[in-house]
Amino acid sequence: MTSRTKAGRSTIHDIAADLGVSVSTVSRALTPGGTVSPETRRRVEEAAGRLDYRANRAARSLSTGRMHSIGLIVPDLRDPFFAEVAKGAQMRARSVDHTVYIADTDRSAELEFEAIDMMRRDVDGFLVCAPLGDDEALREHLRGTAAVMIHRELAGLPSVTSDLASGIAQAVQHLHALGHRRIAHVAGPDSSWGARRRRAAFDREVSDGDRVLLGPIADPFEGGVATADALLASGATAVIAYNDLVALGLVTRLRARGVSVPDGMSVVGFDGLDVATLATSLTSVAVPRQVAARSAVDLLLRALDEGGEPASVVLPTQLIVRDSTAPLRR
Amino acid sequence: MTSRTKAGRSTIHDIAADLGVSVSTVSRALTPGGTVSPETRRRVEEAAGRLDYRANRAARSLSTGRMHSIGLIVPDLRDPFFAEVAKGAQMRARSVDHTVYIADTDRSAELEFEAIDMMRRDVDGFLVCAPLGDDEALREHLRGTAAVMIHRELAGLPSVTSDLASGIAQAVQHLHALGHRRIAHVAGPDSSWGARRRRAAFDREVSDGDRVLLGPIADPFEGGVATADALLASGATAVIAYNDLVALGLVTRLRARGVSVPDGMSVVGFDGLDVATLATSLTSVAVPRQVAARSAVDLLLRALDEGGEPASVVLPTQLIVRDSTAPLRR
DNA sequence: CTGTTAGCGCCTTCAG
DNA sequence: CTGAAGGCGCTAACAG
Repeated sequence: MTSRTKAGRSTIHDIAADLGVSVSTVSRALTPGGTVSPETRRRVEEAAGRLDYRANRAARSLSTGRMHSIGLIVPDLRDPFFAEVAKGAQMRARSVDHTVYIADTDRSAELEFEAIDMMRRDVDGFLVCAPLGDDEALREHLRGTAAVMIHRELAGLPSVTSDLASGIAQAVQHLHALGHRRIAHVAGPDSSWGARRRRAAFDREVSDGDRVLLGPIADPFEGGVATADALLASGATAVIAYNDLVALGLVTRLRARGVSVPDGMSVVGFDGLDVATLATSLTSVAVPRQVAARSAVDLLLRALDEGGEPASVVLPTQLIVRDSTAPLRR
Repeated sequence: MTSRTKAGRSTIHDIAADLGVSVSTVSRALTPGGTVSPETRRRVEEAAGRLDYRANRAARSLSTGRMHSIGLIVPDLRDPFFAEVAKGAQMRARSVDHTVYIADTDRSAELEFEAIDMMRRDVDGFLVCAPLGDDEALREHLRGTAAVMIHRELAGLPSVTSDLASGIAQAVQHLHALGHRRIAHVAGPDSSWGARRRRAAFDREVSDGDRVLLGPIADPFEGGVATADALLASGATAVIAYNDLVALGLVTRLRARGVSVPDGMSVVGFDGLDVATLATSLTSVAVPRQVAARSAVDLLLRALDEGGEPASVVLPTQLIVRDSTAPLRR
């Protein structure tokens, strides 16, 4: 039997033997705060490199209790919004030697809870993207585990959100500046935290007489398609959609009806997805995703290390003006 | 000190104590092939449920050497193609009690290798989505670790690919049936395995005189936009794009030039992405993604368990006819 | 500053 | 069929 495990990987024992020191010395030399002589550390590092040593996470976790990994709960990876969150979280985590377990819950609150229960033991904490689902149940399943909410607030838990109210305000001001008065909003599902926030902001920014409220829709793109006719009938000259997919649905149906965008109708999306610029150059409110995910990772790790108060972060949103909005023609 | 670890989780010791049996009995009862009396197993399972027991993966891994997790290498999670692969892999893995570590390599071959080296020790094997990158280097970094390639063949390794040649053939036949003769192909990067395959199939399916080859392009959407004018100048009446994003770029520029799609130009995409149907109802060759990922997971686990010969799978592709292709007008 | 000694939670011989 | 014992690779007191 050789002194190496399968896959040709060596352990601290190999390094210790190679150098004629004890394994604990090696362990300390390899630990950031370890108290060893500079010379020893140098030799250990040299040997580690030479022997292609790589720490066994399982062993480390077992002994320290820290798994060096975090769980990411997302409703649907196919949605570019969440794909970017996943990308950001994963990259940031890797840069600080953590891995992320992604659980795609397929837009089911059931699976969401199940995934949390399943992974709880194998991660140090959670990043939760769960726009839907009941507050109480969610809090209950998260009890006893560190967690930070992304794009949703949940009392008592740290969160990273974006300034949706400002985003809506920017959109409304943009439309007002273009001369539009009667403005519609196609609302997202009431069960969504973000949809409620956008809608509330819209109610605040547009005065009663000018305000047209449509929706709520369920499926984004098809919901947009299905709402376009009501939009035309409403007399609004501009619309702010719940998100970019809804906006694309609206644009598709409007054009099919022979209504030009932006000349016949100004359309503002929300999220700032790349796909929204692909075939349709959509004016949209950009919502940070990778940055949000990175911040969430940092927040979580800080909470784990220092155990401070749950801090929350609100990231700015930014209106991106493209070709789907134009001055009101009279 | 209580008998439970943090996060309120119990161990097999708790179950053993609760039942007055030994930990090894509990361990066996909880192991599929374990040899215990049916009665004992029943009691153990009851207690496990009652005490909310959940096995500690780190401990299990340390003792068995199996990590119960697999690494997924993808170039970019933002690309809906890979997001779906990730989703499929993750869901299938979870259903067989495995987790997947996703490494987004940000389209860098460097990061690809780095990620493999980094994770090698913490996973049982890899699922590799690496269309780019050198064969030899990739094989070298994968040496000694189980791996299955997705959407790329690499001699000596099992793979899950799709029948790109058939997809191209279907597209060409469709266009021929519509009366088109002069057909163009906008090729993807030569460094991409899939791009080379599509192009070779195109060369085979379209006779020399009728064939127009454009590209290769680098950035998909912008590449499509940039190639549209050459397409028009080529005299082709139909085009098969490297992928859907390229097709969308083409359509965007064509329309800007005042050329109607499909009346002035028939456009076929490749991949069958949802985004392609959003604003543009694009005819496209659907390439399986979630299914491919699921198969890859199965292949990997089977190889790990049985260590058989590296089997490979080729999944079918299917032309989806929508509104971007029409009969040739003469 | 370094070596020795105990585990972390689980699986796996080996006896009984 | 079940219990006792040892070890997976690493970290964390505790002595020296």
